[in-house]
Amino acid sequence: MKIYNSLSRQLEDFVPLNPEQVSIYSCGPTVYDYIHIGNARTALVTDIIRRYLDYKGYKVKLAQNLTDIDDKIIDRAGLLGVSPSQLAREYGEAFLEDAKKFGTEADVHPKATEHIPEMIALIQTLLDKGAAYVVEGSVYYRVNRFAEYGKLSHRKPEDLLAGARVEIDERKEDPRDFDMWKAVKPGEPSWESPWGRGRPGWHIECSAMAMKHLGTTLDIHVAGEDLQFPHNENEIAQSEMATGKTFARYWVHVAFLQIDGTRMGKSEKNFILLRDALNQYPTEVIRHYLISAQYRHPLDYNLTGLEKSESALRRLSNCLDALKKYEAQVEAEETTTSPLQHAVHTMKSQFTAAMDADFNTAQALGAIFTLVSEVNRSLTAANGIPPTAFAEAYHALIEVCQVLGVYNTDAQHTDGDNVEQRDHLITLLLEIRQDARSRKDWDTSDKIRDRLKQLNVEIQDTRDGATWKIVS
RNA sequence: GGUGGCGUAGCCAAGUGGUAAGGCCAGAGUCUGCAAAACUCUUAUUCGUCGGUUCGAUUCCGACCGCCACCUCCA
Repeated sequence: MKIYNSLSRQLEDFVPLNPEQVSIYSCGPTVYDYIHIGNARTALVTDIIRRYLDYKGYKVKLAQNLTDIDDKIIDRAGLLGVSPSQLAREYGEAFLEDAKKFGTEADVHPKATEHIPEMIALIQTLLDKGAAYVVEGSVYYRVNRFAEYGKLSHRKPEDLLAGARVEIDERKEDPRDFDMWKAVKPGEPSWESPWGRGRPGWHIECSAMAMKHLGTTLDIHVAGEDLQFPHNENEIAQSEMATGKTFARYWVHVAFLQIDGTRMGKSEKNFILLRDALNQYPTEVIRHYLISAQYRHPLDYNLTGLEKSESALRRLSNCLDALKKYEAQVEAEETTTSPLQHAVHTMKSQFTAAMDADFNTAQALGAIFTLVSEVNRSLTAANGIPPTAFAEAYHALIEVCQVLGVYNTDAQHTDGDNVEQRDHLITLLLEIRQDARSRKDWDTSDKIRDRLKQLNVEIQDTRDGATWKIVS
């Protein structure tokens, strides 16, 4: 299994530090607004890495943070006339709701404000090592003490200064130095520290929380490509200077989601909220769309793309619906090897090969749909294909679809107690319709079909009689 | 200015030094009372342009054109 590591700019074999448990850290959102679909792409890539590792038999611990104290939160709270902590709490909860609905929850969702002591300790360590200095109650990281600074973003010190559009803060020894602790300003939230009241800088929280929850060295660190510099670079500087150990072994950076060819970003104000998208399309459709391109390639977000995904997924679920009746078939004698069984094995190996190649979800989907075609062909022909082969295909497809999170197995029965009675009523209507059909009473037959369709029950007449399913 | 990336059919998107997965859309047909689903066939002699290396390049190298991103808070 290979992962593209931004650190080396190469595909590298993935070998976990501790084979018993793979650790993953994913940079989460600053909670001053609902998360947008771009944030969701990074969360989704993280989630699929986790699910795939799980599929491969690894135990995984995934931490995704919430930045709940930050300039933006303070500014937004001021505008809305609420306290920063209240604003952060509301959007933090909203983020967790969205993540749950989107299927991208982590094992731990640490919050910055709940890790102030860890951050202070880390800053103190860096001060003790001479890698930081205090100016008027703020603490800065001394970049030139870390010889490897720039190794992630592959920037040389002179490059960093040359085109820098950054305002020079005269109090810094070096323009590249960044704050780990910000001295309190009037009216802003603050915490007690050895250097006076203040609040943490952005970068220090990820270092402190990642190391607290995953240990000094973690396996995989995921973030949007915009965070590579300076955020991730600074995380490395802080953590490795403090511990003397590698902070993260594999750096995964997710390419940007675009709108009309340009980046979707909060500052561009062209973003689409995940929850709005989820109100328009099912989770699976959005997930399918976001993984229809490999994660290191930019992807343009638009409605026609989503409609394509919706159609593609309909093809997939039609196939699975047709296959479902074979679900319980157990393989008795595996003497016969039908072409379908061969196709199932091919799909599995192609799926694994694709995912092993830096999580190539687009290619993995190709393997899945190739099998879908083969299944449909077999279903149409149905000559001498053992039912167990269909069962195998069903289970194989369900399994890989769950790794990608593109098929909702609960879709057909979510309504709870009334489901059984509903099913009986539909069965009754189908019987009446069948009677009408045998009389060639097409008006009645079509009326039942049309009216049920209006109630989201779709009838299909097949060789073996009518089938029905709930559609949304 | 520095760094990185992208350009494959109408649209989206994989991919490989030996002659282009998959999805969507479209057209024709099969099945069907009709519909839906499914199946069959059709849709890139060609992978931005121009050179080079090679027996052979879309895939390697160079130049050029176009687009995007990072270097500043943003996943």
